[in-house]
Amino acid sequence: MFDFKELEAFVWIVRLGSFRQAARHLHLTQPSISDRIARLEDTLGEQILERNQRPIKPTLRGREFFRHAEKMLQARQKALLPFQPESSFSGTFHLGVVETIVHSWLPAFLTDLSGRYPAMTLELEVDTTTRLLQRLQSHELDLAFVTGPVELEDSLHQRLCSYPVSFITRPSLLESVGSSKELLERYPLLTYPRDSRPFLELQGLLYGAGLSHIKVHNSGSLWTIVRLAMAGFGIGVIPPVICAPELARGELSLVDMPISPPNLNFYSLWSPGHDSYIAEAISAHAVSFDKEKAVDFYR
DNA sequence: ACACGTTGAATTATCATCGA
DNA sequence: TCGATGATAATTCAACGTGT
Repeated sequence: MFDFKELEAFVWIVRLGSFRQAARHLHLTQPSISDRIARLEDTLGEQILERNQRPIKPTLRGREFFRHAEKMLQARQKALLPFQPESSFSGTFHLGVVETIVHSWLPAFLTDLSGRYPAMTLELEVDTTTRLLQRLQSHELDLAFVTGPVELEDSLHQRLCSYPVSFITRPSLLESVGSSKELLERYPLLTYPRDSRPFLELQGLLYGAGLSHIKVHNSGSLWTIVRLAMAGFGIGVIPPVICAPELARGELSLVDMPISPPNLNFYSLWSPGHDSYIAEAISAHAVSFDKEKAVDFYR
């Protein structure tokens, strides 16, 4: 009879499309994965994986078996859960986060998290929503905090928080011109990358207000935008929450403009599966975590 | 308690195959 | 030809059972 290790190898080969990737994911070597599959196929009496194509796909009956294998692994996880206290989780957790969250409540949240999971090792990845979603889909991330709304096949999500986006500039820049309209005409806008939702929304607003000639610079680094705005290079179009200390100290100030970008909504996203219980638990913690207090704490 | 043999699951090294 | 892939053989190692 097959065992759970063989099922796990099979499920990950089907998900990742390769023996080697499954081995990497399970922290094993490729021959050990081959061996597990050989034993499983020996028990079943037939091949359940098509080796002659890339990515590797299950056979017709392999597909049927995959559904059962996932259910069996889920059932095992469910059965073991009452005997595994949350704090005992000792693996590496891959968390993807967009920069806005890094500069707002993430430090406080991670402090809280390391108290809940003292044995857990965190692998943090900071990137754009687009790239984090790709990494989540290829199972390189366990959980991602991204900008929404989110549409990703075979994934679950929970709403985390919402932040307004404002125009932010060096105070002396505003004093040097007569009005915010003039400021807009004379200085470029600095905002999120070109493939991001906030940029596309801003572009739409500018177009709608007859301001499509305004120069917009993009940066994948929000902190770069803050530094450039502080230097007087241009006007940042970012959530004020990420530069609250600079605003409080008067190094930056908010400017009223004829257009107002919509709020940015953030979501927690993961792929459901037999081993996603920690991702679900961490997502739930993130949802209930007092983010407002966390932001204040780091001010 | 210790030595020894067995077993299972992992590793490394290597090979054959395939596609760019 | 070369790099990536899966399969295979040889080897290692830890866990376990058994006999003294």
